Amino acid sequence: MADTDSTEGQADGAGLSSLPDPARAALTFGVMTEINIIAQLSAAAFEAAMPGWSVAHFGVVMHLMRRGDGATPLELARAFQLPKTTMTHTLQVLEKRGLVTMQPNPRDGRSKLVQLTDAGRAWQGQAMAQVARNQAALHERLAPGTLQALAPHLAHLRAVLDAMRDTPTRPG
Amino acid sequence: MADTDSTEGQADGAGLSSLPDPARAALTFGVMTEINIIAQLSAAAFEAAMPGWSVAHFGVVMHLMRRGDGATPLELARAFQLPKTTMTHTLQVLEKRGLVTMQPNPRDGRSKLVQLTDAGRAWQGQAMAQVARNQAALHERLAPGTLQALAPHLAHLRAVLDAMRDTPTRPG
DNA sequence: TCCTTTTAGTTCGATATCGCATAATATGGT
DNA sequence: ACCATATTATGCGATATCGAACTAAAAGGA
Repeated sequence: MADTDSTEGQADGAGLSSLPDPARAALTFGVMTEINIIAQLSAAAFEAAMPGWSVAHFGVVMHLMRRGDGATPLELARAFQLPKTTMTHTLQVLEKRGLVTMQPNPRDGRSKLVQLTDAGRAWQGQAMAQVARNQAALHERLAPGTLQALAPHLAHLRAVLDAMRDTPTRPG
Repeated sequence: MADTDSTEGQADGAGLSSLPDPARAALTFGVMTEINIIAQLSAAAFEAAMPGWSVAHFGVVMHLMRRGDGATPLELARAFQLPKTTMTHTLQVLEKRGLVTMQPNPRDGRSKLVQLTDAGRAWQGQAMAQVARNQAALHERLAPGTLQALAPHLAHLRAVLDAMRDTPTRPG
């Protein structure tokens, strides 16, 4: 979590990594700040638009929709970088509400296959339409090129954090 | 929530907003994807580095540190774009653990003033040192200029979402 | 084959998140 | 002064998150 009014670390004109240490810390902290708030706001917006459902549900259903062929709980947990216990819980809710089924995985006796039901596909259509409405409103207000500018740098930052997951930095 | 392997909406060379509709949706979805995963990963990294503490605690303490003069719970909730009940809970934990005090607000009988204790300032120092270590590791691996490139666009996106909070788009 | 190690998933318990309802106080109009 | 309305914070209950411990099955080595 981070807040709004951090002392802004203004990028030096050359975009170099030669910022003085406190400025670099402020910049990093500010970026994480914004990312947390954006995640917070977008989750709240989704839940306001689709009462009773969360972005966790939406994400899983979208993933299954794209992959038509079903996925295991662990694959889903990894795709979202979530602990598997969290994914277990999310899937139990989706199953109880009839959007997915969970069958034994024929390839691996320990595993399961999560698949969308017809109700799941129908729900996806409605959720997607609602999200599209929100996105249209967003695009109306957003400066052109904002998302294009963000995408590659976010992907890089995510990849680096992902790689660092296995190399924790702990107190000396 | 969103996952990793979305069909990537590759930015058109001109960076215009004239993307075809499905590509625009994929781009938006992909950006939200990355943002959610980054928030997830950075929160997990903080909690691994400071066991027993969360980014929620860190954010509040940092905010109070910068403002030396204390803040009300509502100000804090707004700074982080969180519901006030969530902030009430976070502050109760911080108070119980001795990092902050909550006194009546002399300016407003309904309100309170949250202030750091000496223990809170000491904790902030330790947490900040730990975060700085993690940031150093991050900067070693990050392409130069990544954060500088992200900062202004994230701030803009956050501002737009913030403004949209009051103008919900609901099913017709 | 037997045994050790790894992997997939769940249960359980602790904590966090957050909507709804409520109490206390402030504000603004008359 | 009085009252209607808005604002600040909290209690409560439902749900979500996630680590630790566990079970079952697979993988790999002797």
